[in-house]
Amino acid sequence: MTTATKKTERSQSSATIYDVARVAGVSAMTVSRVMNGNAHVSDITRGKVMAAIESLNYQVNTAARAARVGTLGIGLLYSNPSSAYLNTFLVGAMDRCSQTGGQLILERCDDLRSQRAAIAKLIANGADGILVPPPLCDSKSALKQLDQIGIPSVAIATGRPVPTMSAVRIDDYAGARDMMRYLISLGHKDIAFIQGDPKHTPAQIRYKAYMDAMEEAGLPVKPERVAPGLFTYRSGLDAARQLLAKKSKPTAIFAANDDMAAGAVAVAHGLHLDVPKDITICGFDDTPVATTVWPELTTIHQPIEDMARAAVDLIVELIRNRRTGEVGGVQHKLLPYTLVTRESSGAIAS
Amino acid sequence: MTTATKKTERSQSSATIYDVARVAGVSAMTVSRVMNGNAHVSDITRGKVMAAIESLNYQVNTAARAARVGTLGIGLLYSNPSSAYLNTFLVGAMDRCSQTGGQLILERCDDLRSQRAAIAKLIANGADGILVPPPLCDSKSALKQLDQIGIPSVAIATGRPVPTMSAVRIDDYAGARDMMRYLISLGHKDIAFIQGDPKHTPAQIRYKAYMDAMEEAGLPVKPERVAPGLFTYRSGLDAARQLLAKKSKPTAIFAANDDMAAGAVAVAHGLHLDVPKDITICGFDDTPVATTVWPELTTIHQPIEDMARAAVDLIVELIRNRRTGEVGGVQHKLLPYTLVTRESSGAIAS
DNA sequence: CTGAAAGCGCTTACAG
DNA sequence: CTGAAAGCGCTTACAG
Repeated sequence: MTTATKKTERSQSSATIYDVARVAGVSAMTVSRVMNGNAHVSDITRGKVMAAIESLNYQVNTAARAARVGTLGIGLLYSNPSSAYLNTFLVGAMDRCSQTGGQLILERCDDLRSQRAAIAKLIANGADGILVPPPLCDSKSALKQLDQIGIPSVAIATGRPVPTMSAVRIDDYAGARDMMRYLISLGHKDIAFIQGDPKHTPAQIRYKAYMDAMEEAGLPVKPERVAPGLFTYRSGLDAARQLLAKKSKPTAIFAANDDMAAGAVAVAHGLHLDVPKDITICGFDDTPVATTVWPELTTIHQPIEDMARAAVDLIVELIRNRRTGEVGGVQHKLLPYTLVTRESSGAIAS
Repeated sequence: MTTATKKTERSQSSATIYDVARVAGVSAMTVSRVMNGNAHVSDITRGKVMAAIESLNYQVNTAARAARVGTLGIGLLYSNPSSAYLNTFLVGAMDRCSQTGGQLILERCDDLRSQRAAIAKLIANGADGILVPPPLCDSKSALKQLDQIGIPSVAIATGRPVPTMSAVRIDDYAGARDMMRYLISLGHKDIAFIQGDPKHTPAQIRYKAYMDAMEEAGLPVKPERVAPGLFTYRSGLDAARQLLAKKSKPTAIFAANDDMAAGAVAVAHGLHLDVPKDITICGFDDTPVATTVWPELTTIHQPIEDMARAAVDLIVELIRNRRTGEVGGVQHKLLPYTLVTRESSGAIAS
């Protein structure tokens, strides 16, 4: 068994670049060029190499490549996001890393003061590029520092991408607007909103979408129907208490994220309100809490895992371009979201 | 800047094995032997090499090593643990991986039927060893499969480690017992318990500690003071409703984990009970939820990040030993836990 | 107990 | 546009 297992260990493909070269009838160098998307290869040669790669099911040995060009260090500067978010993000990021040969390097940085130190530490630990998930992607000082240092970086899930930095995100405005249109289609007219942390750009944008959608439908927004929040469960609790304190209650609450929506559900239950019969409550993001609470939340699914994969691919490309001296242009990727309807929303009782 | 940064990138140490060899006055081979803990090196030579390593601040180039011996693939077979748990675990595991050159490979496996397939996939994807966090570490069939395949594995946070597999854990019994002694020292005599998922060994052990501690203190345990749970928030909600339904209420509830304790706090608040004035509620694990709810939970801190680091070190050692043909013995590491007192517990009103 | 040589699979100058 | 040669930093047989 000991020897038998050995064979299987390195995946299916144990073909090397030389095998590909032989099959394609070219040199290993040329195969390397094709693998790395080098432009100076004729189409006909490229075709032969591609065919050989496919037939041999060749995959680069990332370890050997790393030995030559250095490890591809991918820094992740995280800062107290919800653990579910980071978690999902990591699963997606690691998945791509193990294929591209990237080494993820984590660094936590809670307050603004430690930002500079955290970035420096990441670089000292071998990061060749930095991934910036929320909420740091909205920190002007963080972006400025990254820009000054001149290290490739990718912002993730920022509501308002800047032209100087690559970003991967969803269309928060369209997502929140779709949720509102859905609620309105259910017959809701008196819809309350729980805002997210005002420092986060998606919070601002989701709020604007709420306001615009109300106006679009010709629905008035009473100031007392909007409660501030901070994206936390606790703030959702507080906001919902405020929204549901008076006699006249909204028929639906749209919270700017799931954690706050979960808090709102808890408050509703505390007031013996049935969800969704007495009140509809919706969230945003589709994090695990959305399916943990009861009833499960209607929400907008944000494809965090895919966003992480896309971000890794992007940063790898930027790092490679930088090493080869190519002008790696800034890229903005917009991934699709989905409206997920579950049990927490219902048509208004007429 | 472009060139200046290059220098800093690869951390401080850019010394190679040859630099060390030169300084120590030996061959690179000997340095390699020392680095890998090979026994056939004289103490005096080893000393010279060690000194050179230290003075040059040498660190092996894991990429170069991987090019020679193959990547160190570390599989992580996870199965729907709380996202906070996985998250913390990943942070610790990745930290060690980036230093030891390990490549973490994730694979999710929810039901027992897919276990065999998940393990096979992990191996096909290059895993040379497998980390088994809860609850899979308590699955007999999983352990049996791993044993049959003969791949190095480490169980994490199992309550009852088996002699054939390495494990990293805390002393669940002592932790739960300490919590009970603490509650009793506060004057509580009528202490209820919310059990964890009976399939998880730590749940069984924490329950036993509760029973033993009650007996040790000469306190009677009424059957209605013990409610079943599944380690989830929802099950904590149900269990607490059951425990607090009657007139005669316990003065303290000890839940077998934080999620259930959080649920119990929500129920207490729903019944207008003040925590901890009217009732003390404690958890176990010290996951993020413990400091998310209000009041923050008194709990037993389980050092998940350190346990992950220890598990990575252990599996790396096992994989290395296996490759060199050494008999890598099974190791069981016990890490220290801590009783963390916060606002959810208080002395009984007399 | 210690070392000289070869090689891991890939990529980087250097030619043509 | 394409290739022969050298080398990334380390470790594996093979000698002594």
